[in-house]
Amino acid sequence: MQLIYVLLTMADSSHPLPSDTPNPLLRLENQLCFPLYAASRMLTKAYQPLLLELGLTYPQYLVLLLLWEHQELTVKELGEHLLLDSGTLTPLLKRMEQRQWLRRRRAPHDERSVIISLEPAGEALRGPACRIPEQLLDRLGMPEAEFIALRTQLNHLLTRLQ
Amino acid sequence: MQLIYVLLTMADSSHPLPSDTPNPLLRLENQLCFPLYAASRMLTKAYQPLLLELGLTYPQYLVLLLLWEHQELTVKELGEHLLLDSGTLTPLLKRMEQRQWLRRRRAPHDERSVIISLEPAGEALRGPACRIPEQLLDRLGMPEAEFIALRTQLNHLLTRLQ
DNA sequence: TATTAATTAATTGCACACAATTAAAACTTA
DNA sequence: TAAGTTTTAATTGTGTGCAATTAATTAATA
Repeated sequence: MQLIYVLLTMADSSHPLPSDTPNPLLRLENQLCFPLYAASRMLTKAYQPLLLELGLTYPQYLVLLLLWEHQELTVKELGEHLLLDSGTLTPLLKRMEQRQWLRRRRAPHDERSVIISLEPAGEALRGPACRIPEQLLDRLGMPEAEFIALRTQLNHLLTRLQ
Repeated sequence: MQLIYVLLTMADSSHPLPSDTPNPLLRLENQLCFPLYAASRMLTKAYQPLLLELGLTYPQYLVLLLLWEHQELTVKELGEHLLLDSGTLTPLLKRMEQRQWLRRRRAPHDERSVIISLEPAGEALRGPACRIPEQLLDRLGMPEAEFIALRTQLNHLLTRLQ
């Protein structure tokens, strides 16, 4: 497989393969994107039973992680951290506001911005949430070196993608 | 598990903790899940302009990758490969059927199963799609060793998650 | 064989994601 | 300062994902 990869990536692109030639690069198992896509969904699913006890979805959990660190953030700042736009965040944050986990208010000095801040009920979730990362690491049963190597490589990929 | 080791190795010392953040494992940057989640979305977004030329979404592209390999598959088999259930696949496949890329029919020997097979328009997408993996590799500008290492590690993670 | 269990898709309802557009506020600059 | 530009959220519309349920078919078994 690695040889094929080398050959194809080094091939002269002015002489493309005929379309009926089996192309190993088109095989699902040779893609990078698929294991990334699938592992992301499966890992989110692994969080599900733990988050369900707190009534949280996974992206809501990410928002809380940031708010536990920063107390308050604008929608724009949340979007920069999470790489999400207002089309995703606005309805998500409204649902979290209804649950009284956070508050949304316009910034007094700049009415364009909306400041998201923790409410007591949102603060209160931090205690029970503290155990989630450990529980997940246990469930993964992944060697630390592998965990850290993978996280590092994913962060590199993320840098390349921005 | 080995909590002390985990804490020491997973905390990112270039970003000192606020005094009121008791658990480094709760910081967004120390999670594995977030770069996985974000990189998956960003990589899908990188495919977008290439897929848009063919009128495809990313999961539709994955379905075609499998059909180009296997000619026909049941919904169940597609779901096993892609780790998706009928709740996702049925409407997705109906949209692809409307575009005449594929056909859905009940298996004659087992009326529970639905066989998905390529139509000419779906076959015809294979030629133009052939260049997508290479174009994406170019765009990533990722060393081949890193590409393969990351893919291998993601496949390991995927195995752990099943 | 009759009944029960298991399998397979489809359906329903909800929550993301995200492109594209809109609207309000703040900034720039002529 | 007036006009145009930029910034920030919200809105709209489409397409996933997925849990839970339903319905039809097949398999298992008493």
